[in-house]
Amino acid sequence: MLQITRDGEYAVRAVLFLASQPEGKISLINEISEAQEVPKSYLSKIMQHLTRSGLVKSRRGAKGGFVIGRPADTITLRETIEAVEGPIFLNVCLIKKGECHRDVFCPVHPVWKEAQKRLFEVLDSKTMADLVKDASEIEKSNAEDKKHRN
Amino acid sequence: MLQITRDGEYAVRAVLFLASQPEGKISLINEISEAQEVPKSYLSKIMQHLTRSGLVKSRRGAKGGFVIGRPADTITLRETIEAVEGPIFLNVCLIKKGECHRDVFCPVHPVWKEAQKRLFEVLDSKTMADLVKDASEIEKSNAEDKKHRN
DNA sequence: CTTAATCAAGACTAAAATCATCCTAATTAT
DNA sequence: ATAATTAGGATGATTTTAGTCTTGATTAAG
Repeated sequence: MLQITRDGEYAVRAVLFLASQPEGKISLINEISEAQEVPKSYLSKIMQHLTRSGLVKSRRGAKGGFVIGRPADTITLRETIEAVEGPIFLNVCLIKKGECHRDVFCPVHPVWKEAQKRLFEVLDSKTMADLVKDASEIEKSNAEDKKHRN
Repeated sequence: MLQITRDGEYAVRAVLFLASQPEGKISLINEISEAQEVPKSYLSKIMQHLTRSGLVKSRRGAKGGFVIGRPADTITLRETIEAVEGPIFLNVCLIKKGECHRDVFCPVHPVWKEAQKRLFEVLDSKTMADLVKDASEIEKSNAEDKKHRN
């Protein structure tokens, strides 16, 4: 349907949450679930994928939980989404050469290629660090607005 | 899954086929189906959608069939896809204001907005007339290559 | 060494979407 | 009349989506 799934959306929320925590702070599934409004048991599955991909690190047992797996400025939006959804291809003809035999003469193929490139430019250029910063600026701006409304 | 469906792909093939026919030429489901490698009965459903949206015109009965509904240079790739798939939204938060209540503070929301804008720039800029022209150039170039290989 | 806290892994499920097929009805030219 | 076509709707198999639940493994602390 040309739309990211809940998996992708929730993964972004979770990684973003971890990226915004103070260094060394361990977060529990419960915390992340409540703060980011993601069903707990569903989030649990998503965290497993993120852990296996290395984007987050987990520790089991008492005092266990999750921390971000790499510096937030090395994790892009695209990488986070693809960690749980698998690689993005806007059309099957982009999966690999020969996946669609029409690609050699199909005039639409290059358009999909370009569209995907443009999409990736956006998703690759935003890191989790950028987004944390953006969030704090939005918050500041919202607070300003509120003050002015009084 | 962030991928267009077969519906979208097949709709583009069908409209492109009609756009490449000589003026006034009426095409049958069978012709389109064979030329574009789309299952006939499936294509039939897709043609119904395209007809209702006005992108193609149909005539029933003997000597009936399909013709393109508007000048090919007024039909974009995006319009063709949306005619059968419905409007494209890369994430639910883009459907409409308030669809996701987090949009007011979510730092990812503006990124999706930008990503979708860039995607639309590509899909809006290619008309069926452009694609017909591109196809003929690809064909010419392929013929050249073949000649040189001999 | 027991226990409580936590994540890991996989089974399970309901609902929807995807990708079709098939049959009957309506329409049109000859 | 009849043959040729599209229109519309019912049906269906398979996959994906969006979750839930149960059991097992690991860890810290008393």
